[in-house]
Amino acid sequence: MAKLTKLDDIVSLCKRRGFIYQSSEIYGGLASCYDYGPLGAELKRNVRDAWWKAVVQMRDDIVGLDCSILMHPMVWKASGHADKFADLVTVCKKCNTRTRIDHLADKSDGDAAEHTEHVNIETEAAKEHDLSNKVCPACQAVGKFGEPMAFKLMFETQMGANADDQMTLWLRPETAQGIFANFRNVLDSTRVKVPFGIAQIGKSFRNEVTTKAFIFRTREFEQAELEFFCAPGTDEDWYEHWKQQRFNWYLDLGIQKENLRFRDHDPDELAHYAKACVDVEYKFPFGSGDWQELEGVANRTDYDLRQHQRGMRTMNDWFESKGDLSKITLKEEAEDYHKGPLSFFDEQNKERFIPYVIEPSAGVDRSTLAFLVDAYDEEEVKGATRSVLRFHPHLAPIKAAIFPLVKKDGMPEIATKLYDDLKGNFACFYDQKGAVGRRYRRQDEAGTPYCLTIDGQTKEDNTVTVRERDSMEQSRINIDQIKAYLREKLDL
RNA sequence: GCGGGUGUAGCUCAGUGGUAGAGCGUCACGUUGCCAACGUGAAUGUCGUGGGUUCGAAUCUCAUCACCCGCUCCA
Repeated sequence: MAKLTKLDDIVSLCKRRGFIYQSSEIYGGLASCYDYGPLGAELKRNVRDAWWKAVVQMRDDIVGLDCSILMHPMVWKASGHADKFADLVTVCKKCNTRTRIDHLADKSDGDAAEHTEHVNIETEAAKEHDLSNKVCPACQAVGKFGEPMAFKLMFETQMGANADDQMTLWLRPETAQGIFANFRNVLDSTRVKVPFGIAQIGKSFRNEVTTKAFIFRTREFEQAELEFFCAPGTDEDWYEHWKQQRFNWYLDLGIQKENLRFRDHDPDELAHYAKACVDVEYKFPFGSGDWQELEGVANRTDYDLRQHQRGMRTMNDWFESKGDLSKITLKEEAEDYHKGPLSFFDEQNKERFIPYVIEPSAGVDRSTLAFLVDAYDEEEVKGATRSVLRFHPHLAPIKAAIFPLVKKDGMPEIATKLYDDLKGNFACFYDQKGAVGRRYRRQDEAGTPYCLTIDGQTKEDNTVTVRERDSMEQSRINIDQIKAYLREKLDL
C-alpha cells in the first residue's frame, strides 16, 4: 500500500500532480489557505457529488438546500456561537504549554480538568482570573501562568458600503444553522414530513487558534452536513442508522477498511446540546500515523430549533438595542414551546413537537484528502516503480484517456473522433504524444481507470484496446460499444 | 501565540563568501506499434521576502512570510 509516510510526501504529490496548491503562492502564501488544481477540483467535485447522490438523490426522505454564508446576526446569538464560540487561553511560563483556562485543575483538589464548552468571551475576559493555584497539565508547575488571552473563533465582516451605516456580520462557522433557520420554509414548501432531512454542502469559516496538517484543519473549509429531523424517542434509532450509513459511504467509495474506524465521544466530551456523538476517523499518515476525524455524527436533540424559537422571541430587543448583540439576552422559552413556530404537527398522532435532530457533518476537504491518500499506491513492475492512484471510478478526476498508438496512419483522426464522441458523457483526456507506455503510466498517476488506444487493427475490425488501470490488463472492444462498456464499468 | 525544524528549477535535493547545479519531470523534432528507462535539441530560478555586514551574500546577520513537528482545537 501507499508509501506516503510523511505529510510532506502528500503535499508534494498534491502539488506535483495538480491536486492542491498553496493559496497565493506567488506572494509567499497565505496561512492555512489552499487551492485545488485541475485534478483536485475534479476530485473534490466528485466527492461532493457522491455525497449528494447518497444523501439526497437516492433517498426519498431528504431534500437539499444551499444557504447564504452571511446570515442575520441573531442566528448566531440563538445558536450560542456569538456568546460562546471563543476560548480563553493561558500559557505556562515554565514549559510554554498553552492550555484553556477552563481546563486547568486546582492544586488542592487535583482533579483532572473537566471538559467544558467554549466560554462567553465578554464576561470571561472581564472576570478576575486567579490562576495562582492552578496546575500546568504538562509540567505540573503551579501558578506560573501568563495573562489569559482571548481567541474569537468567528470571522467578522461588514455589510453595507456606506461606512456610517454598516452592520457587523459573521462568516458562518457551520452550515447547520442555515438549515435550522430554513426548517420552517422547507416544511411549508415541500410536503416533507418528519422523519426527514435537509442536506447542504458549503463553505464555513473558523478563525482557529492553530491550523494543522495541510488541508486537514484550515480556517476556510467545506462542510457536507445533513440535519435529519425525527420524532423524540426515535432519535436513538436514527442515530444508529446514520452512523452506519455514513461509515459505509466511505467504504463504498473505496476507503480501505483498516484505515477507518468509529470513535465514540465520552459523555463529558459532549457539547452541551448533544446527547451522543461519534466520529468517523481515518488513519492519516501524518507523522505517527494518527487517527483523525473525517466526520462527526451527533444527536443534537431539539436544542437548535428551540434556541431559534427563543431567538425569534428576542427580535424586539434586537431592534431596541439597535443591533448590539452584547446588550441583549435571549428570551426564555415559552411554556408551550413545543407548539412554537418551529414545531411539527404529526397528523397521525395529532400532536405537535419540536423534532430531534441527528446530524452527520462531514469535512469535504478532509474526505478528499483521505480519498487521495488512501488511493495512492506504488508497486514494482519489471523492476521499476509504478505509482498509481486507485480511485473509485466515481471519484476519478478523468474517467477515460484516449490515445492513438502512434501519431500517423490515420490513428489520431479516429482517436479524436472517439474522444469527441465520449467527452459529452465522461470526463475524458486525449493524448497523442510520446510512447504509449509512458502515456499509460501518466494516467495511472492521475488515477484514470481506463485508457483506450486506437491502433492498426482498429481500421481493420473497428476494435480498440481497453487498458485497465489497476490490473494493467488489455482487451479489445468494438469502438461502437465503448460508451456502453464504460457506462457499465464506471457505474455511471 | 510559544518551543523545535525547514525554505535553491514544476518535484526531490546538492551547493558554507567569488559567474546558479544535478536527477526526475516538461517542451520540440525524429524514432516508436501496447506499459515511463531510444536519439537530438530546448526552456525554466525575485536562491521565500525585505534590510544589514562585505569589494563581493544562496552562503554571515536582523526582521518578516510560509510550511512541518509539538502545545490547543475541531468538520
